[in-house]
Amino acid sequence: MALAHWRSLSMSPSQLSLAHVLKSGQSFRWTLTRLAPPEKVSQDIDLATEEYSLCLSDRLVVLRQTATQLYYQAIFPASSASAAFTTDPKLDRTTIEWIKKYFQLDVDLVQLESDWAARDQVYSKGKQVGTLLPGVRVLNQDPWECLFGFICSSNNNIARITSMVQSAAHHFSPPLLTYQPPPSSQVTGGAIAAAASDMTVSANPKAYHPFPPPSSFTDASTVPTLLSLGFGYRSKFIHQTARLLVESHSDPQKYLESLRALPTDKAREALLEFTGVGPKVADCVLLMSLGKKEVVPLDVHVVGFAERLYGLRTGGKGKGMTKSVYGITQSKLREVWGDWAGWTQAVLFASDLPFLMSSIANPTTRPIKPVKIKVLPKIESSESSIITSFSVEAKGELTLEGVLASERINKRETVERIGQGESKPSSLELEAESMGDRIKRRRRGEL
DNA sequence: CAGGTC
DNA sequence: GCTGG
Repeated sequence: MALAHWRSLSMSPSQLSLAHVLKSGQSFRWTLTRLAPPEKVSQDIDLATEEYSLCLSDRLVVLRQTATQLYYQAIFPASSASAAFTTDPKLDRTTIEWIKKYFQLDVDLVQLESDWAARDQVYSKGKQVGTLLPGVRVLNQDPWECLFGFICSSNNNIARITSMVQSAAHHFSPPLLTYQPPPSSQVTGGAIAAAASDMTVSANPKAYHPFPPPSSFTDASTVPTLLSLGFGYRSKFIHQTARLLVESHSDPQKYLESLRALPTDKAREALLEFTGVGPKVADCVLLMSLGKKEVVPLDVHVVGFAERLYGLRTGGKGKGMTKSVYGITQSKLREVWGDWAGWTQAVLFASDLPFLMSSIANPTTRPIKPVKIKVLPKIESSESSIITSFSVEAKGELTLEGVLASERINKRETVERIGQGESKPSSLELEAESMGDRIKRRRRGEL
């Protein structure tokens, strides 16, 4: 078993935060291990508190992150002739190249965020108030994995999607290797600490499985197996999608990759041919595995933003959300956010996840004085008509008051048109909400 | 109720 | 409407 062949890349957490992006519901495949505190901190890597690992077809990619560095190493099966740990410079180079592509490190996220803040008041407000997570970028995933994951995502939550995808890999693909993150203290020396297999001090080395190809799901036994694994009605979707892929294309994965070269609309059409793939799932695949950076998938969270933060009428989640409203809402958001709107969406989406927000939202040390923002009422379904007054105010002075004033205007118009009902504010809004409003809601029994 | 779809 | 974190 390999050990201690870390290399590192200079990396600011504002450009890439593993802790944020790998838990934000883009990829469902990463394994997270919390590291025990080292006995003594003798080098930078000892400061890392978590390790992340992903099993590729031939190796396990292992990552750790500190305030200044991204540490990486590849672990190969012991049977591989090229040694159990990678000293082979050629193999090492392929790992760093994979990392650069997967995390799209050629894209300057900090620059993008500065652009978004300059063009979108809602975004700049969130940046000022401190409710937007840093280091959230769009991953460039394997299209088949991405397609599989998001077929599983319908009417489902991130935790269960993750467990489903993991169990699929475990039951449909043989293990590549077993591995257990060594304690930091063992890592620091760079020595081999696990020479013998009788070193049973460690309890459970974990088996890592590559993600199974489409052909693994074409057998008739697939559906009952997936059902037994808890895939529910998605079992049939997976099987049918895999069959269509395998029957229509000699190299299914290469076919999916080829969609990258098509215009966005054509690529979306192709994806919609698969069972279990609707507009939302197709858009996720386009954005997160086919390089369509401008695509904004509209899920319940983003629909919530569109309504409450941007005053767009969408007709609510799922039901009532007609195809044309989906498209209009998308184009409006793309108008506000620009050519990288899909990336903007990723930041807002991640920042709205409660289990991630807790990592930066510390109620005792509020970044600014709480200000009053009223929450837009819930919008009842009704046909067509996006709020016409929707627009981004001209640049100029970008004071917080100005931002809030314009939001109040939006709110009033929405109330007049649509009437009563109230939606739960997201954590984004809660941060900038007055204590008074918070108490009011609590009295109503909502929190 | 959850990153919707048939 | 599947189903479990």
